[in-house]
Amino acid sequence: MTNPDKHVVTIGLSAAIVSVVDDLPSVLVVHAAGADDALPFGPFDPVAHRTLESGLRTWVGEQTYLDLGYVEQLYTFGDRGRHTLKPGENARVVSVGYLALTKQLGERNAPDSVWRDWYRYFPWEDWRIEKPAVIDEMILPALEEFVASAPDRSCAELRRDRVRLCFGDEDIGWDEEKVLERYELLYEAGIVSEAARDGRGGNDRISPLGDRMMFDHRRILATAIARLRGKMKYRPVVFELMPASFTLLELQRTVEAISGTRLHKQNFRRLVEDQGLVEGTGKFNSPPRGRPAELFRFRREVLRERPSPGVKLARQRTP
Amino acid sequence: MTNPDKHVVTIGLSAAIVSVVDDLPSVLVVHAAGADDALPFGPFDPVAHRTLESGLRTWVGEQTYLDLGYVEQLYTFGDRGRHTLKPGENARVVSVGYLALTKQLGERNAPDSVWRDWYRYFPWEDWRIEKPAVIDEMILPALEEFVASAPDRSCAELRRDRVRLCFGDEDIGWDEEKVLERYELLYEAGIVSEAARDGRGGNDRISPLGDRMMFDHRRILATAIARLRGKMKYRPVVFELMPASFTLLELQRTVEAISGTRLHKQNFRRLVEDQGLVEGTGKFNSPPRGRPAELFRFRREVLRERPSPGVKLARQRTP
DNA sequence: AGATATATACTCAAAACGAGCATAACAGGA
DNA sequence: TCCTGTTATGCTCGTTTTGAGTATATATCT
Repeated sequence: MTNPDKHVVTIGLSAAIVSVVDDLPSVLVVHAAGADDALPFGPFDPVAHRTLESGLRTWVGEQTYLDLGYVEQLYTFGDRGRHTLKPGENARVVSVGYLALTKQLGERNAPDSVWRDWYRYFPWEDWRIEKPAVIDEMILPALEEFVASAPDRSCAELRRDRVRLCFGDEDIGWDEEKVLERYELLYEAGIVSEAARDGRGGNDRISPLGDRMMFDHRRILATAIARLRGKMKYRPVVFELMPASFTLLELQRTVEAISGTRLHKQNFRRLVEDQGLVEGTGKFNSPPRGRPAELFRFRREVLRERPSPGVKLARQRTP
Repeated sequence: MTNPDKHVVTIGLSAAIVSVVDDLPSVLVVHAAGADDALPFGPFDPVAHRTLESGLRTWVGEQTYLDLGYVEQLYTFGDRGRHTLKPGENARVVSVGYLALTKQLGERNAPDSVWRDWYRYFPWEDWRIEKPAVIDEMILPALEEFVASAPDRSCAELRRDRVRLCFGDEDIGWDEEKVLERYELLYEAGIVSEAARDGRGGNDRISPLGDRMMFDHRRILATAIARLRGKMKYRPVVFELMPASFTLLELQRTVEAISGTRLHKQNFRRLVEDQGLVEGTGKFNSPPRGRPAELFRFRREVLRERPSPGVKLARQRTP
C-alpha cells in the first residue's frame, strides 16, 4: 500500500474465437509472416468501458468485424515471464482470456486474421480417426525423460502420476477435458517450444510439437478448448456454432470436432431428441448418396424450461 | 494504444476462504464496527510476485496466519461502479476473486477477521430444514414488482423467465448451483442493498435481504459458493474441509451444509464407498446415543487413479 | 433389380439411481 | 433382563439411463 505505483499493471484481453465448419474446429488468429500466431488481443481501457466483456466485444468488433454471440470469461493469467515479446523483456501484463463462439457467417474481413484448425496447435488432442501417433512416438518418450530427470524419487513419482493422468493408460482412458493439464505438463517438461522461448529449460532435441503461439496464447487456447469440451455436456452451447437448421449428423460431427472423439450415432440421436434440444423442421436435405436426413432446428425454449441440458457425449467404445 | 496511462488499473485480489464446522459453512471476513463485512483482500504487487496466486497466498498468510490448502481462481470482475467505497467515487479496480478451502485448525489469530456462517449473506440459499420463508414472503413478491415494472412486454417476459429459472416452480425445482444467477437477479431488481449503495435503483421499501458486504464481495462470495457446490460433485474437494478421520454422517453433513440441501443417507454411503473415495480406519467414535459409527479417511490414491470423481448428491425427494 | 450408403427405429442387457425396509449396535430406563 | 429410542449399516426392488447392437427405410448409382 506504500507506493501505489508499484501495484499498477496493464490488463490485456485475449479472445479465443471459435467456429466449426466442415468438421474443422477453428480459431481466429492474427497471422503475420515470420511471427508466431496470436489470438486477437488488446488492452482494456477502463475509461471507455464499463465492463471487461464490453471492452472485449468492442475491439473484437473493430478488429475482426465479427459480432460475437456467446462470450465467456476463461481465466486470468498473470505469470511473470509468460507474456514476453523477447527473452529478457519483462513488461508486466495480466491477461484475461475469453472464449467466444460464432458462426463464421459472411466473408473473412479482418485485416490479417485467419481461421485456423485448432488441432494445428494441439495435434495430440484429435482422436477422431485414431490415437495420434505423435503421442507414442514423441510425447511419451520425452515425458519419460522428464520423469527420469526428476531430482529425487518422490518428485519422479509425482511426475509419473501426472503423465498417467494426463495421457492415460490401460486403466484410465483418455479424458478429452484435460487439455490444459496436458499443455501445462508439456510446457513444464520443456517439450513445447514456448518453454524455451520463455527462458525455461527447453528440450531442443525434440522437433516442435504443434505450432507455437505468441505470449501465453496457446495456454489460453488450451483453456478455451477444455472449457468448451466440458461445458458442451451440460449446456446447449454447441448450437451457437450451428446454422439455423442442420441434420443430426452435422450436429454430431460438430460435437465430435470439438471433443476430438467419436460418438455412437444412434445414441447421440436418442439423447439429443429425448432431451428436447431440437425439433424437426419437416424439411430434408438431398445428399449425393444415401437416404436424405431431416433438418432440425434448436429449440430455443429449452433455455426457458428445465435447467438447460447440454449435449451429452454417448461415448463409443473402441470397435 | 495512444496513451498507455489510460490503460492502467490496479488489480485487487479477494479470497473467499471457506471452512465447515458443525454443519455451519463459514467464510472468513474482515469485520469492523460500523462497516460492511469484507472478504480478505489486497492489491496485487507485480514486482514482488510471480503469479497472481502466489500473491494471494502471501498476503492471506500475512493477514490471517492461515495456510491455504486448496486455492482456485473464480472470476475477474471489472464492472465500473461495483467497487466503490462511497457513492460517486470511482477508483478503477479490477478484482480477481479466489476460492480457498481450509480446515480451521488451531486458534483464530487474524486481527479482526472472523468466521461467519455464509448463509448470513444468503439466507435464501439454505434449504436443509425447509424452503426458506423469505423466498415466498419477501423475494418473490419483490421480484413480481420487478417483472411488472418492465418497460415493455417482451422485457417483462424475459424477467419472468429469469425469476422462474432462478427460484424454480412446480416444474423446475430448486437448482442449488444457481447462487450467482440469483444474487445478480436480486441486485438488478434492486432488492439487495448493494444495489442502492452502488447508485442503482434500489427498492428501499424492502428490509435488507441478508447482510451486505463491501465492494462486490457478496458477488464474489456467491460465485465461490456456486463453484464449490458444483465442483464438489465431480472432484473430491470436500475432503479439504474434513479432518483426517470422520464418520460418513459427518461427511454427509458437510456436503449438505455446502449444498444447502438434504441427502439420502443410505445412498450417500453407497456412492461414497462404491467410488472408493474413503476407506475405513477400523476405529469407531462413541456417540452419546446410538450405534457407534466407523471412522473413515480419504483415500488420497483416488487422485492418482481414475479421473478423480466427486461426491455425487443422492438427492432426497421431499418426504 | 441389386449394391451401396446413409437415416432412423427399435431391442436388450448392464449400470446407475431413488426410495425404502430390515437389521445391527449402542444407551438408558422399566 | 428386556424394552425403547437412536444411529449405523446392509440389502432389495423398481425405474431410469446408458452402451452397444440389430433391423428397417430411403436415397443414388450401376
